[in-house]
Amino acid sequence: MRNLLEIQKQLLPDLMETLKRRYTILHQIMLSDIIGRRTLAASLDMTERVLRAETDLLKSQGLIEIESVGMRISDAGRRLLDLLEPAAKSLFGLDELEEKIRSTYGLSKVIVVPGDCETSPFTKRELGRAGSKALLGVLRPDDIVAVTGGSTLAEMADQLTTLLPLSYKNAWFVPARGGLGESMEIQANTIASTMAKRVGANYRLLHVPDLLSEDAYQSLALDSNIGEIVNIIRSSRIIVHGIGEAFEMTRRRKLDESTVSEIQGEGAVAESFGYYFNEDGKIVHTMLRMGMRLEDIMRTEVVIGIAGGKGKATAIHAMLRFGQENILVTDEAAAQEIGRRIDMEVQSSL
Amino acid sequence: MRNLLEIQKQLLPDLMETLKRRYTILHQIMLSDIIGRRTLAASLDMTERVLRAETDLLKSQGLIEIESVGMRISDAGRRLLDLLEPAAKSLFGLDELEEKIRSTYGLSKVIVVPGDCETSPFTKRELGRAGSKALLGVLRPDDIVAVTGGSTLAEMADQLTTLLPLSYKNAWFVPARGGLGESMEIQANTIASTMAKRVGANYRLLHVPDLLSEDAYQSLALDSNIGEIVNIIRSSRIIVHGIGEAFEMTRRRKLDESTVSEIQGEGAVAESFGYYFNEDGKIVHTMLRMGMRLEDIMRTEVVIGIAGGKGKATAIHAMLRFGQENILVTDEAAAQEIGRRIDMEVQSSL
DNA sequence: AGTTCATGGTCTTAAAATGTCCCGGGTTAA
DNA sequence: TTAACCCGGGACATTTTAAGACCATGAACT
Repeated sequence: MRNLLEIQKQLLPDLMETLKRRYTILHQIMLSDIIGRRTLAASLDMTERVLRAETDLLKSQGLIEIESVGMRISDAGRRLLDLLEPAAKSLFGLDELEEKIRSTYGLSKVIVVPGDCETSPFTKRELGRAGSKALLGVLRPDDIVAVTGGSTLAEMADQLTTLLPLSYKNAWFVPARGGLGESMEIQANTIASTMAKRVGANYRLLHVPDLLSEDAYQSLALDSNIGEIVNIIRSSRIIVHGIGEAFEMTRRRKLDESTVSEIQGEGAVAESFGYYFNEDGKIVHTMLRMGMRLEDIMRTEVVIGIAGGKGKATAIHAMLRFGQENILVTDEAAAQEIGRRIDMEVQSSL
Repeated sequence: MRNLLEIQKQLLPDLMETLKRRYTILHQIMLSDIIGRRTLAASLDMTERVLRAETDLLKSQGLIEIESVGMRISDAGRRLLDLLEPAAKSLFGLDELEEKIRSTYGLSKVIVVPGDCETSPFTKRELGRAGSKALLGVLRPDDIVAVTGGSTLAEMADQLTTLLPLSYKNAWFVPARGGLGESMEIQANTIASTMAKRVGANYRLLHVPDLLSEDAYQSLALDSNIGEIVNIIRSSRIIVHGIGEAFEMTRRRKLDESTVSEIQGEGAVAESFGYYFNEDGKIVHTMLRMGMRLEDIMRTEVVIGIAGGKGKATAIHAMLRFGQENILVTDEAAAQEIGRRIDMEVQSSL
C-alpha cells in the first residue's frame, strides 16, 4: 500500500533515501551475479567504505552471501527484490511515468526500468529482464512470436527464463526479417533460436539477407521453403521488436550514401521492422524485404517494443505516435525524455 | 499491505527501530495530553537528550506542538497515529501474539495494546481506549450491554467516545451485578451510567449489594422493580467484564477469613461476574448474588473480557479456558505471558 | 609463478549523537 | 502575591559512530 510509505515518511524523513540506496545495491548485486566491493562502489558511485557498511548490513540480514570471490545475492535477497519491485517503481516515481506514457498513447502496458542503458550495462540487462517478463506475461502455449534483431533483443533473449513449468513446446519463434550484415549474436535469426531454446519452444529461421534487390526478392519469393516460413512469420500473434535510431540503422545496414541522404532528407528518426519513421510516426521510407509487412504488423495482436537510452527517446516517441505498439519496455532515461515531450505537446495544444 | 512492512524489516532493520521509538514517543505524548520533556523521558526510560532530538524532529514534521507548558500532539500527529496503528501492531510483533491467542482459544478477536498496565498508567488508558473501540465495533443501536466494575472498566468508560453520529438512544447499559463495597468510581453501576451517557444511551441501575445472604436474596427477588432490572440484565446481548485475580477480589469484597481460605483451598485464581475459576477455567466457587447467572452468560452473544498486567495473566488464562469469551482486550505484558503458557501447553502435549 | 581482485582488519580523523547542566520564563499552588 | 516548580531551549564537554585511507592475506585466473 502506497499509503504506508507516505505515513512512514513523516516519522522517518530519510526512509526513502535509505530504502532506495539499499534496494539499488541489492539490485545491482543481483544483476552482477557476483561482484567485488570496489567494482560495485565504482558502478554505484559510492565510496568503498559506505558501501561496505551497507553490504555488511545486507549480509547480516541474510540477503547476500559474501565469498572470497565477491558478493552474491542469496535466495532470500532475490525473493525480497521480487517483492519490492512494484514498490520500488513508486519509490523512483516510475509508476507515474509509466501511466503517463501508457494513457497518452493508449498502450496496454508500459514498463520503465530504473537507470540509463547508455550509461550502465546493467540497466540494459534489466531492460532485457523486463522485456522477457513482459513477453512471458502475454505468451500462450501455441503462439507464434516474431522477433527482430539488435543488442537489446539479444540481451532480452539471454534473460529469458520460464519460472513456471509451463510448456511452450507448441510455440514458435521466428525472425521478423532476414539477417543484417552484423555480428551473429544480435541477428534476428540468432535471437529467435535462443529465445525458443530458453523456453523450450520451436523455431524457424529465415536465411535471406534483409536488404534485397527487386530481382532477388522475386526469385526468393518463389522458393517454397522460404514461402512457408514467411507465411508463418506473417501469422504471428506476437511481435517483439527493437527500436532503432534511423541514422544509426542506415549505417549498420551499410546502405550506400545516396540512400542514406535520401532517408535523412525524408526526416526519418526511427527504424523498426525495416520501416523508417519520421517524428510524427509516419512511415517515410520502406525497404524492400522479406518477412513482416506493414499490414501484418497492424494485424498482429500484441506488439512489444523494447528500447532504452536517452538517445533513443526520439525514435521511441516516433514509434509510439505510429500507434501500433501495445507494450513498451524502456528505461528511465528514455522515459523521462518522452515524458517531457508529452508535457510540451500538452502545453502547445492549449 | 502487510507485505511491505515485512520487507522493510529486512531491508531497514535499523530504521524500524527508530520508527518504533518515534511511534512510542508520539503515542505517549498523545496519551498524556500535554507533557514536559523530562517527565516524558523518565516515563519512556530515555535520557533527556535523545528524547529531545526526537521531539525536535517530531516538531519539525508538524506532528507535535511545543508550548511553554510542554508538548502536545497536533492534529496531523493524531491522524498519523491512527493510520499507523495497525502497522505498529505488526512492528511490535503484537499481531502475531493476537492471532496466537485468538486461534488457540477460538475467540473472534483479540486486541493487545503495547506496554504493561501495572507499570504505566498510560497503558491502562490505552487498554481502555482499545476496549471501547472493541465495544463500539460490535454495538448495535438497540443493544443491551451489561458491564462489571473495576478500575479497568472505569478507564474504558472514560475513554468511550462515539466518533460516528450513530444514535444509540435505544440502547441500554446495565450493571452485571450489584455494588461492591468499593469506591464509587469503579462500581458497575457507575460505569454503566458513565458509558450510557457517553454514547447517548439509556441506563438502569441495580441498587443492591453484590454479596447477599440467602434471606436477603429471597426478599429482594420478590421486589418488582429489582425483578424488572434483573430481567433486563439477563437479556443482554453484550457483556463487558473485567477479570480479577481471585485473592485480590476476596479482599476487595471484604469476605470473612473462612470464606477466603475456602476459596483459596479450591484453587481459585480468577474471578469474574461473581464466579471464581481455577487454573483450568472450571468454576470452583459461586457467590450468591443478583444479576447475571452462568446460564445468562452462556447465552450472551458477545462476551468482551478486558484486563491487563503481567500479574493478571494467570487469571486471564483461566477465563480463556472457561471458554465463554468472544473478544479479549489485554496488554502486551499479560499477552506475552499467556503466549508463553500456550507454548508450554503445546510442548507438554507432544 | 605472477597478477589481479576479493574480503576483512586497522588506524586516523571528522562529525554526529549524547550526557549534563544551566537559564529565563511561564504556571500553579499556597 | 509570592514562591516553588517545571517548562523549553541554549551551551558544551564527551562519547560514540561514520567515513576515509591503507594494508594483509588469500583465492582465482592468466
